[in-house]
Amino acid sequence: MGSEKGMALFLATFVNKVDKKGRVSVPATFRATLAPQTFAGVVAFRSFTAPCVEAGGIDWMERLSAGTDDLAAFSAEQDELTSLIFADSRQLPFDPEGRIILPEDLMAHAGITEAAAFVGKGKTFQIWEPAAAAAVQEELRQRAMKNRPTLALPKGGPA
Amino acid sequence: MGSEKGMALFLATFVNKVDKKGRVSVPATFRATLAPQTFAGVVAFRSFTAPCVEAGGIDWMERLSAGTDDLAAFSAEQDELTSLIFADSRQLPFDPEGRIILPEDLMAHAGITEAAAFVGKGKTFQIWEPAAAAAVQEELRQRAMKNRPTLALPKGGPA
DNA sequence: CCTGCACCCATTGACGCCCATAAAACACCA
DNA sequence: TGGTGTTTTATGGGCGTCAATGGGTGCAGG
Repeated sequence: MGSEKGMALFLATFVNKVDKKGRVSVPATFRATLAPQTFAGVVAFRSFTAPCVEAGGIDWMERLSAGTDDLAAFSAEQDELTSLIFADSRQLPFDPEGRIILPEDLMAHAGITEAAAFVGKGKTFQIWEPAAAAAVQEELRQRAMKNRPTLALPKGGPA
Repeated sequence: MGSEKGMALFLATFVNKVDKKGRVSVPATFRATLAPQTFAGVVAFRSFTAPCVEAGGIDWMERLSAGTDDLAAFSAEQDELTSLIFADSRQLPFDPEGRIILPEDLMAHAGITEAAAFVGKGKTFQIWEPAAAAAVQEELRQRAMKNRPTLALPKGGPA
């Protein structure tokens, strides 16, 4: 099993079924990258940029908290972000088989009914209605073929 | 073997068969350059510049992750890049014989059916349908003989 | 007593591991 | 230098294991 040290990335897209109880299996590879965390489960909240659920491990929340701490206390911006993120987020624990229960409002926000797409985003991931995820992905891909986006990389490594 | 100080590179082109299970042997020399990585396998995604599969080691992905971490969380730019890079990429682990399983959609995108060409690109490599790879190679070679491309090198090294 | 929700068990189908064979690169020796 | 034996690589197939899924059951709280 996964006792690697360096890698802790969420990669690829997996589509799993949602059963009548609202349970979904979190992909095994995602569970593996979540394994070292202190909370055995997923933290999730409704995205405010897309019809999907933002998700990650508990340490990611702590990182976000560190980010909002840098904003001025009582500023409108700080108030807004902390509400959007922390007030809306929940901890979804794994059951013994590695599934989580998707709350009603999260499913409604993403339009999820009978299947959910887990979309890897590196240090975090998103949960989508499968068809919507595919559509957005395809559109991004089309755009990329024209605009060839670039990314500045730290030097020294491979590629 | 294989613990040289200089970074190992992916060189040359190898054509291997794809069996009924979708398995392909990764060339032994490529496995050797991937050996020091934390994940025993390759990371691959559909190229958005050519009908082929882009591939490399996991540390290459981690480097890309470090790059996207410098972008603001929830920014459009960060969202697009992480989707493009991570959502479409897959971890393909080696089996005990050094083979990987090429997923259906990757094979479809590259037009691969019964054989795959592993094309070294230095710090990464590509996987092509053999005939397509040969055609593109030949065309590039023809063009190079006319245009005579040049390459500036960092100074201080050998040659 | 009824409704959840958390744990347990059963099924299945894919994938990972093992073997066995074959072909090729290499080393060694006459 | 050519032949021969050995090691590594490539390939094919069978089988066990685990992940994904569905359903049942017991405990807790209202």
